Amino acid sequence: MNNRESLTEFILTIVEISRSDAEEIAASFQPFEIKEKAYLLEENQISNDYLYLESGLMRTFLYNLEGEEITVDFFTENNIVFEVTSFFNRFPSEAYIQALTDCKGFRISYEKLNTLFHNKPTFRDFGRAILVKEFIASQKRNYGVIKRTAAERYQNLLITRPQILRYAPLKYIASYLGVTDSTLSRLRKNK
Amino acid sequence: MNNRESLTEFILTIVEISRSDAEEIAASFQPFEIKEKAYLLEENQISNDYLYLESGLMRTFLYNLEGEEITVDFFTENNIVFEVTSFFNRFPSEAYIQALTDCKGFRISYEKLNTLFHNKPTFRDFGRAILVKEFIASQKRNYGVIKRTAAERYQNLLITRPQILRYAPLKYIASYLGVTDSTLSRLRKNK
DNA sequence: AAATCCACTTGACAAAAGGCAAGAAATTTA
DNA sequence: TAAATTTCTTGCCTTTTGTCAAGTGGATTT
Repeated sequence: MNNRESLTEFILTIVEISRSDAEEIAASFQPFEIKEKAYLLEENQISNDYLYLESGLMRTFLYNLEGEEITVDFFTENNIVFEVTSFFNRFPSEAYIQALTDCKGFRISYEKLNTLFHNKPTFRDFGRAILVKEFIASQKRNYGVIKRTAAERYQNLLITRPQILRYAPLKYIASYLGVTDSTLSRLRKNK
Repeated sequence: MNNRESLTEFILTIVEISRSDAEEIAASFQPFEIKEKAYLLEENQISNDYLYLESGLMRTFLYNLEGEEITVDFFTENNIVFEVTSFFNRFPSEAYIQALTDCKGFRISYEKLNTLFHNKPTFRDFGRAILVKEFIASQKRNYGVIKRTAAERYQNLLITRPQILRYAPLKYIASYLGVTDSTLSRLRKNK
């Protein structure tokens, strides 16, 4: 059973607006569920989902030139899930978004998001704040990859996002951290 | 002498709008110049500049816990320069933005940008497209750091942004690539 | 011009991480 | 429940990168 109240609360943490405005934004999303291992987005599709993840774990991955699967991001509950290039630029996706556990939440389409973006000042602020938030997260991750050893990055993940380590297989975490399976296995052992 | 036409052209590459709309957006920016080694932003300031860089080279850097200076980004001509956290969230900056050469371009303040964001649909689309563009660039950089060796990252920089290698000292490039000065010196020698 | 400083290079060695392959453990399938 | 498949661990050795320290060359200062 979905609980739109959690989305309202989430919105209130993102922008400073009234509860009724947050409820109005939340009301424009529709309930959504996806099963473990299913795909929210596949390669070459144009993404049409901007998803508030109420519960569950998802990941984005793609194939590199060597044909290896690389997990580029994990999404945990109480976050917005979207593939920025495909969703906002309306390009065929290079990436997949997959549910790693059963997930539920609320989604909105590109068309509806765009209408609200142009017609509702509060939604506009919310949308921009989400982009800013995710952009900052990406920059922070960059910094972490550059300045920390694999062991430190693993420790950091362990502390800040333990759900990932609980539900994602080692190989996904390894490619996300930028190390081989063997190396991650050894890091994990020494802690 | 500043040339607002270059900003208009830049805007037209970012969003699909009419030339007169692009000119109207460009007209809301004001000419700006900054000398080599000067700071556009310093630690603890709240950034108020959203800058179109018409010519020159800039960098963002910060100090890590060990007190080392880390260059986290370079800005080359025909790009927007801003510090997302401080500018959009109105937080005191952790980062510095410094001109590495004499630079010129056009700037707009947060207040003015926000007014236009809410009142001009074309500006709104432009602003969002810039955020999306920079977010994608950050994600791409992440991917590059994770999946490429330092030698490959250097090669890539050499090909895609040669201006940086021409004007930035080795130590800035090294911390940007996530390697030590010694390692970068050796990489450069072997190529 | 001498002294100072800074950017960069280089050598010797150490640490971090990868590659590969074998095997153990866990999970899925038949 | 047995077989097959996938996931994870481990040993051995190689490659990549870091650390530290010395040294070169250029630019700037006095």
